[in-house]
Amino acid sequence: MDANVSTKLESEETSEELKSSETQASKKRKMVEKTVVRVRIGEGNNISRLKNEGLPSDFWSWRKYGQKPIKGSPYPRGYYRCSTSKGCSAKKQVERCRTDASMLIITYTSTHNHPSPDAIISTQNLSQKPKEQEAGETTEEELSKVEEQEQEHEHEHEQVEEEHSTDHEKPSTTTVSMATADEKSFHYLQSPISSHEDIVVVDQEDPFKLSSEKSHERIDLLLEEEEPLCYAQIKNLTTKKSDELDFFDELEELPMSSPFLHFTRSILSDERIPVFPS
DNA sequence: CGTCTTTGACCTGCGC
DNA sequence: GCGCAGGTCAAAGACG
Repeated sequence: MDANVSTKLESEETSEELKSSETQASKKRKMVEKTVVRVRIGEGNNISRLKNEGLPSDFWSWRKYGQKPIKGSPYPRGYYRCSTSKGCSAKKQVERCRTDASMLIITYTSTHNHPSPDAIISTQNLSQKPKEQEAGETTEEELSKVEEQEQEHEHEHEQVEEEHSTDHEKPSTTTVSMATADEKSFHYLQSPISSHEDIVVVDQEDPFKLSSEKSHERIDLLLEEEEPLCYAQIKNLTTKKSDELDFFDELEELPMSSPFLHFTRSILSDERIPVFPS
């Protein structure tokens, strides 16, 4: 019903957005590692409530350093820099979808060079759950499970993307479309930038990365290690967490520290396509 | 007083 | 080389 409409709409927007923003950006600037995240911010009431062009908060602290009108788009693009830590080169660009003002396009670039506030919270939570942490020796087995799940996600997303690519060229970066789950919920997606490196380079010495790794582990537990994730499960999860989401929706700025957060981060992890300079 | 947002100017990359 | 558009800088003001 609505979900179909929403998904279809997204498909069109996705290709359109990617054509306009990503392709143009790649033409204009040297390719850097980017992650494009789409966030549905809900109906008008949400839009009006959100600050900064509907910019959803994540647990990083962002500082706006610029805003530019984008050709072909009625909405300006905001440029944000991570202010959680001085010297952090992480940035993000936030713009509203041209065709759907309730959709935000968030492009993350560069990586955080400091621990995530959420990672700290996660670590604290983990320390309170020795049972879960005991898997703490996040093993290759665990990781491979995560990877399996991620691959499943890729399949899911590929299917969606293929629909796009029938009409348009496949973009060099991937857009995460997640607005199908719960229309009423505030669809919030978190930058997976830091966790991505966990997969590529497992650096046990880095406490931050270690924490992120444990996030995967918790996701594993959350999913009971039974089946790979699919959108149906995502829907269930988001529904199950509706209380939490409602709460989050209410507070808007509440840092996400729930398993749902880790879950979303996991989902995004496999959607992050590094774009290397040619 | 420190931090953040705003906004015009400037810089840079790319196409013609 | 020029113009266009995206991206960044930095000063000024607002806010808590």
